[in-house]
Amino acid sequence: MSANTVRTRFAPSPTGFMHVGNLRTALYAFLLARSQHGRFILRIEDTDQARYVDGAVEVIYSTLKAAGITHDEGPDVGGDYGPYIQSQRKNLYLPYAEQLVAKGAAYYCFCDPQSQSDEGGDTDSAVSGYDGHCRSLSPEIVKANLDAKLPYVIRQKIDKTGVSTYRDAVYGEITIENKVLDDQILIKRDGMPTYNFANVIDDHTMGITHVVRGCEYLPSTPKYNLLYRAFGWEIPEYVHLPLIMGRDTEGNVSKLSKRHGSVSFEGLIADGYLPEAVVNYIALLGWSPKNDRELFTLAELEGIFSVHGLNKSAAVFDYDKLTWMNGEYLKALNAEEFARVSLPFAQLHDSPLEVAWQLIAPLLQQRVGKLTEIPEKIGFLSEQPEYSAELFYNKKSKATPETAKAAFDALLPKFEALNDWSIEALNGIMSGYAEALEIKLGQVMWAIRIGVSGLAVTPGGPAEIMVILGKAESLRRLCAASAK
RNA sequence: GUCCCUAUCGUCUAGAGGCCUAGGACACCGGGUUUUCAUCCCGGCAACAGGGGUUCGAAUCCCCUUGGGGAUGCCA
Repeated sequence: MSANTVRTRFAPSPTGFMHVGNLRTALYAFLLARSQHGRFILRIEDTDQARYVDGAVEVIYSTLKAAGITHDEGPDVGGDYGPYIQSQRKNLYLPYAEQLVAKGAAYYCFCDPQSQSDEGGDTDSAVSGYDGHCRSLSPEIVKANLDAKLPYVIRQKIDKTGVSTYRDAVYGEITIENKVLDDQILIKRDGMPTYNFANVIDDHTMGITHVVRGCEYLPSTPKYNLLYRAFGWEIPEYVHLPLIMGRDTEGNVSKLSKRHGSVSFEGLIADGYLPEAVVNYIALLGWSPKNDRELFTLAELEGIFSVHGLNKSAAVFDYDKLTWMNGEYLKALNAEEFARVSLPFAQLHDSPLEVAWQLIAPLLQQRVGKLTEIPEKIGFLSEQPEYSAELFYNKKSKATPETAKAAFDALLPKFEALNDWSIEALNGIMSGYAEALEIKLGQVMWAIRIGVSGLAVTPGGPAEIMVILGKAESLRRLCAASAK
């Protein structure tokens, strides 16, 4: 491997579900690595044992797999920088923290966690948050406390004078006053590293060159840099990403969360979105190829992705646009694929319609934005809804309840006499009638379609619907319609 | 409270000082094609947050205001 190979990582914590914001972070980190012919690493951040969720790591694997985001190194595929699960690296961190203590860049803190929780709020003290009580404990006291096995944490010792400046690939130069930097905890009371500390150690020891993460880390990045510097390590490139927002019913925007709708990848799939569509959509939430194209395969994105297309401002997640894009993906499927992916959403169970799915699915393919729309679109096939005779009016085809009645009376006997119950034959009867009377075919079809469905908008035309319903049911519905 | 970030149609965005009368997409509205409705095609609506600078010239650069978001955990 050459020294300048780009190495990015995705470091999720196993919470049991994958937020689309996290997935997008993974996608961009992956895309950045691929576009630079670098390597993409998966690392599991499970330093909080209290949050352990059974099977959560599997959710991460399955989501990445479904999204097509493949990692070159990780817990399941191995690599030269393992282990790739933080809990398995547990013993690695403390020595690094002790090294920092020896260098004077960190210190032991024996303060009670409760007493620290609500202090420092309104003070003008240079120290925000922690009051710095243990910052300058004498070595003797520290040693005595340690020998007495007093519980402790290790805190980062930050010089509160001056400012820190660093460069971000997206946001440019960021300057923060050091006095607002907190003496953050590096090693927790349970001996585990905090996320912030483990991150620095792991990113360095894993040779990560570009840290891709959400921009909520923008203000705390100087603390990371101070750590890198204390160790004498090279600071990685930072690529902070704009947040994804959601809009609630009152119209307010905030970080995209459950109250805005499905926000996990699994949730969106359950809502009837295709993985490819979700990936395509989120790729464009905060990144632009700088032209008018919107539909991209993942492979195409790997070729054209660039940090220059990354946006700075937060983006609102728009379910309508996702639905449109999903419809485009649905239409692009071949007929068999569409029939296969749509069937589980049809909620047919043991309905006789299940065997007719190959007939029904093609009628749906051009009309569905997300797969969960299907049950409502085909409900009329199982049970005809109540409808009013008003429906027989159609301005464009000059259809009225009267023209409908006339059509029913003329066509019912012909349908009844028909043995070849096919789309062609049924259409032939309808067009023959329209020609004989020199009326618009649409006028006839409108009447029959309404009569047989009870709906103004349906998948398929009258002939298609009648074939799916079968002769007996079709005639029954038309008779009822004729009586309206 | 303090700090950080941000600001182009309702939404996602293009725009790197003159190509901008600001482009595309979603949504919405209208028209057309089609063996109905839908699909599809065509068209329309709709934005540079406000105020100061800099410049011959600003959506683009600077400052202020306002709005929005985020951070301030022994969570990640």
